[in-house]
Amino acid sequence: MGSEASETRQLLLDTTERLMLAEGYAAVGVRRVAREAGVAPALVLYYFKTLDDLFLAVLKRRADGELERQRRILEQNPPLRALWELSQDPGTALITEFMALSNHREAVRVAFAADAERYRRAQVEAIARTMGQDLPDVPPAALVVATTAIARILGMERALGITEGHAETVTLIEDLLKRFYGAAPLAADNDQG
Amino acid sequence: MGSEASETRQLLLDTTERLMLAEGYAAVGVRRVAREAGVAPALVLYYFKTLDDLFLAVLKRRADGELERQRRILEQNPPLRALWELSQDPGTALITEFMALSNHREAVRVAFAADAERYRRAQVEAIARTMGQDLPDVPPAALVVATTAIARILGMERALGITEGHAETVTLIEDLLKRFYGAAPLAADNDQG
DNA sequence: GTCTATATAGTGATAGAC
DNA sequence: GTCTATCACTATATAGAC
Repeated sequence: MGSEASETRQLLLDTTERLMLAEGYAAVGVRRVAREAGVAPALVLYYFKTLDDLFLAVLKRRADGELERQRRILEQNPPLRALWELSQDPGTALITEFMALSNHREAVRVAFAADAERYRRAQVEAIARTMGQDLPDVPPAALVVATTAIARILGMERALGITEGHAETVTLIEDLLKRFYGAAPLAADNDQG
Repeated sequence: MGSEASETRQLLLDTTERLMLAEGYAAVGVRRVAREAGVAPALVLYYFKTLDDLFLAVLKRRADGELERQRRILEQNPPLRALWELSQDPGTALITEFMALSNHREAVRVAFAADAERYRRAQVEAIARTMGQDLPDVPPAALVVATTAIARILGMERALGITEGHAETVTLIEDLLKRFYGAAPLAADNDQG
């Protein structure tokens, strides 16, 4: 079975990720991925013995890269604002897809939950470092969960065409953020989402 | 095609709903539903010409019943507390499933989005009626979106085994609710889900 | 209203040649 | 590392008998 750095392997992971974003996890299959990547179906199974292995590899590659990227952004920006903007990003759609997939594949569920908790711990640490003093009555963990929850639901609903109440909510949160940080935008970050 | 009240039709809808909750929407198929309901596959397609029709029928039946039930609960209880508890309910899992399904079936997406907006408008009205005066700086719509978003993310994550930061968040929200309403629990409601 | 039988196409996975 | 060929199975949907 090919090395982690294999070009074909990376191509298959790219293809799977793109397919999940464009058509959902249900569109991912041995034959479909092979066709889109321009290889034979059996080659997909050479690199990933089962579909579970394929999904887990996509998850792992993303998680490693994104955790690092997130840490960097949280360090270089007002972290609550960064959290708010990052969690609304449509790029978060892949997370939504893995969340749904987790209901159907136990192996994915376990890995995804572990990653989500790593993620959140990093976020809470970043908030605790910089805001522990500003809001003595609100635990950093609650601030992180509340902020990311609202942002993610907004992002998910927007993708489905649901917008009722969104404008009022965005205004409310943005006003709160301005009260803390002023109106400064995020520092540039040219990675894809 | 059978009448809406047909016993077999209701059985097929029950079976589909149960299947979606237990194994996710991907487990729903003509054969699978037929097997679980104890009928021939072709009979499922007699009642629901396509899988889309089946999903839409499940959605419609739920939406009609739940909207009424929700209106009743919001009238008989402190509405913000009712919203908080209803939205955390594991019964909300079916909503999550339809949210994921909406990414893959356009017809479902359209119907689901329309229902979600009806739902939210009813919630906003209930909050506006009873809390418009208490929080002059927070629009009722923002209060509804924020409360339900946090509750729903907590419910979804709990189902996946993610709990980091949950305790702090629950404590924070419950404290806020107590500040408004005192510690009264919800009035009993013996419907399922 | 319910069934059997079938059409057509897709699925994950394996064996083995090159 | 990549392929062809194949196994055993599933999918949605239709036709038509009872």
